[in-house]
Amino acid sequence: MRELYHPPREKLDLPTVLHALSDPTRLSIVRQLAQTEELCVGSCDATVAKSTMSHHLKTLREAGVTRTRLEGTQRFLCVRRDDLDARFPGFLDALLKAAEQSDPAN
Amino acid sequence: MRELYHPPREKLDLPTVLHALSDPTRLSIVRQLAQTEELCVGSCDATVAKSTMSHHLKTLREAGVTRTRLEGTQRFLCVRRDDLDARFPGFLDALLKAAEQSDPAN
DNA sequence: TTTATTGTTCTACAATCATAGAACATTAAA
DNA sequence: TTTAATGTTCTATGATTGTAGAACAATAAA
Repeated sequence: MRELYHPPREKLDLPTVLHALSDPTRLSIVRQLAQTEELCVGSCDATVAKSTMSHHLKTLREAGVTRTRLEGTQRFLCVRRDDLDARFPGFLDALLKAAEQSDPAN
Repeated sequence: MRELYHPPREKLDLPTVLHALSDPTRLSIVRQLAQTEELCVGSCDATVAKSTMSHHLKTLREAGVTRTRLEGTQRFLCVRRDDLDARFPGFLDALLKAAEQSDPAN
């Protein structure tokens, strides 16, 4: 794989983003990413198989929630804060706060 | 049907709420409800069959997003603003704003 | 009491989804 | 060049989902 598809900011679709975030595993990943600048795929904490993780990361990326950067054999992830804030102002922060209040552990 | 189930405030679950809102038809219904105090089921604007509408309304109600009140043969819906704001502060407003900016028409 | 209104439930179905094992691709290290 | 590390893609499977027609339930109106 040479290039990874990332939808442009203007194409971010709210229902698609909501669906991507509605899975507990994916929501947890996004919360982890939100706490750091970048995270290696292998460093994401989740109790699923590698192939399942890969599927979730693809869902998040194609929804425009995350960005994946290739570096050697590793892939680094981050939340597309700027794009999400531009397209859906205040939404990401409210979501993270809601997740925090809802489940402080994760 | 005598009584309708509504999950208590403390049981509202973020992924479940996000999933309920991730369907375009349901998101549209919530936006309509947010613009008024209450809405009769039959007054909800959507291009789906009655049985499909009923299914969506059940999904929203069981996720804790809406409340349904029985009155004669009609059912009146409203968004559970207080409960949602208490459980997920700022989330509903951010969502509605995001939906508005994303799709001003609906 | 019969009829109309409102909306749900039942049933069915095609589509999507989360899951994971196995094989594979790519790059780095030995 | 071989081996190890990282993660994706392929394939399969059981579960959930959105859809709608048909039958039904409950209330109101004639």
